[in-house]
Amino acid sequence: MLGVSRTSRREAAPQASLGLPELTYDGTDLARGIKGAVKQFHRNKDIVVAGRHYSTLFVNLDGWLFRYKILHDGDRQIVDFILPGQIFGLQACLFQASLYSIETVTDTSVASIPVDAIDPLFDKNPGLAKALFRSAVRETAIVGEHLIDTARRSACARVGHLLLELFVRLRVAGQTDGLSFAIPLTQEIIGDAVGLTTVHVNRTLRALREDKLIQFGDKRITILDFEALSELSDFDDTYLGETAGALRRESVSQYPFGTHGNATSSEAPPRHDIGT
Amino acid sequence: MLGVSRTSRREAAPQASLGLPELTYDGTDLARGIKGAVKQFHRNKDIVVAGRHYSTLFVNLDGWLFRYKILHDGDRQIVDFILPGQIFGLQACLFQASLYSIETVTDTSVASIPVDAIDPLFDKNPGLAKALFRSAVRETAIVGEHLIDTARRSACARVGHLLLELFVRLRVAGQTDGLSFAIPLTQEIIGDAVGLTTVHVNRTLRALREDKLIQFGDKRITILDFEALSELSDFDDTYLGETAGALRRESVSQYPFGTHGNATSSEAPPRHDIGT
DNA sequence: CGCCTAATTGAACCCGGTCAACCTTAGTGG
DNA sequence: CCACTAAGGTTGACCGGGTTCAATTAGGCG
Repeated sequence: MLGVSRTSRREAAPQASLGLPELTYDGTDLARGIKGAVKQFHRNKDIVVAGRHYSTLFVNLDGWLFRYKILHDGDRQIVDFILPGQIFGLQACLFQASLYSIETVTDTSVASIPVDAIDPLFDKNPGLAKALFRSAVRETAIVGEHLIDTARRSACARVGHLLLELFVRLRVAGQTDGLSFAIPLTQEIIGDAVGLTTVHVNRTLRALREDKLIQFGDKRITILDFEALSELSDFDDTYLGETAGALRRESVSQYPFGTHGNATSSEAPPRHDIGT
Repeated sequence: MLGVSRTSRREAAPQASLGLPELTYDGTDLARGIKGAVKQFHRNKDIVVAGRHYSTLFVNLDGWLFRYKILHDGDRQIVDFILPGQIFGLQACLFQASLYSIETVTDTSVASIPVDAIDPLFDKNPGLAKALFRSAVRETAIVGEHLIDTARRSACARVGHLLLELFVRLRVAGQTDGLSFAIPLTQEIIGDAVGLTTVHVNRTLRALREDKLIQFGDKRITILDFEALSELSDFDDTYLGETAGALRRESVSQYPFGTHGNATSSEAPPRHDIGT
C-alpha cells in the first residue's frame, strides 16, 4: 500500500544522500549532524497546519507529502509535492502564519530541526544560507511551472507534465527503476494538484495509456515514450535539472550570490561537512 | 498613456519608501546607497530575457513590469507583476539560465545593482540576507496564489482576485487613491496573467461592472464593493499583508530565521541603514 | 462477509474558447 | 485639418473540453 516501500529507508547509502539536489543533501546531513528528533507519521496526517506558526524546519526522510490549501468553497488545491530527501517548512517559519498545510501521502519519517539550532551553523558554513536560498528560488520555479500547467495546458498535458516532473525529481533522488517509478498518489490527489476532477483524471490517464505513452497499475507508473510525452506535455526539465546542475558547479560562494570573483570555481569544503 | 503618471516619481517622500514591504524598502535604499546605474526603459521592452544569465539585481523604481514565459505553442503565461519599488532578477542571478523573461508594461526607470556589490554588504548587514530570503518566499506565495487562481477559480473570481491583489499591493506602495487605482494593463495582458482569452476578460469585466462590483475606464479601476468582490474572488490578503506585517514586527534577526531567543523584538538597526 | 475507499464508465450540461465582425481612440503624415 | 492606420476594446454565434451527477465495479481490511 505504501508504494515507496521498494526503496530502502535508513539503509540507503549514507554518503550518497537520498534526495533532491541542493537542499536535500544539506538537509539530510544537517539532520544527521544535529541529530534532530526523527518522528514517524502515518499516511494522511497533517504535519504543518495552515494558519499556525512554526519554529522548526523539517526533513522528509523517506515519504511523500504535499503542500496544499483549502479554498473557501472546500476545494483543495495542491501546490507541490515534497519527495524523499527534501527540506520543508521554511515558509511556516518565516511567516507568522503558514499559508499552506502539509500532509503525508505515505507513512513518513520526518526529522525536525529547531531553527535555533541553525543560526549558529551559519557562522561556520555560510554556504548553507545559499543552499536554503536557492531552494526557495527553486521552489518558486516549480510552483511557477505548475501555474503554467493549470493555466495553459490541456488535461493530457497537465497530467503528463506532472508525471514527468515527478519522474525527473525521483530519478535525481535515485528512486526510479528505468522509466518506471512507484507512485503512491490517488487519482483524486492528482486531480487536486493539476486542477482537474477525479473523473477527468481517470479519463485522461486512460487516454495516455491508450496512446501508448504510459502504462500503470498497482501504484506504479512506467513511461513508455518519454519523448512523445514530453512533446505532448510541453515538458522541459530546465526548471528542475538546471537547478541541480547549477549548484553542482558553483556551490561555495560566501553568500547567496555566486559570482564573487572566483566563487564559481571550488575551494571551499564540500557541502556535506556540516554535520561532521 | 503611462497610467502611473499620476504618482510622483523621484519626489515621493524618500523615507516613506516607494514600494512593497520588505525587499522594496531595502531595494530602494540599497539602490540609493550603491548608486547603482539607473536606466530608463520604454514600454514593452524586455529587461530580462529567458535563457540568459545575469549578474545584476534590478530595482523597479516606478513602472509596471511582468515576468512571463512563452510556451511551445506560442502562448504567453504571465507569472506575476512587478510593481513600483520591487526588486527583481534574483532568479536570473541564481540560475544558470533565467526561466522567465521580464518585460516593461509602462515606461520604467530601473536601477541595477551588480551582485558583486552586494556580497560585502552582507557582512555589515546580515539582515539584508533575511530580507532577500523573505522576498523569495513571499514570491513563492504570490505565484502559489496565482496557481490557485487559474486552477480552481471561475473567470470572474480570477479577474477579481487579480484586481484585488494589485489593489492591495499598490496600496502598500502608496499608489492608490481611495478604492481606485491606475492600471496600465491591457485586457490581453490580464488574460495572459489569469489564463483567459482577451474576449472573455472583456466579458468578465463587463459582468463585474454590471454587478456593481467595480467600475473602470481610462486605464483606471475603482473597486465599488470590496467585501463582495473579495467574497466572490475568494480573496484573502494574508499572503500579501501578513508578509508585510510580519516583517514590520520582526525584521532584525541575524539570519533568515526569526525566533532566535529575543529576535522577535527589535534591537538591531532599522533596515534602511544599508546605504548610509 | 460486509464496509469503505478508489477506480471506472455513461450521459447531460455549461463555462470559456474560437472565429469573426465592428467600434473607438490615438497617432501619423499629407 | 483631415484621412489613414493600427492597437485595443466590444459584441455575437457556435463549438468543445471538462464538469457534474450518478451508477457500477474492484480491492483492501476489519
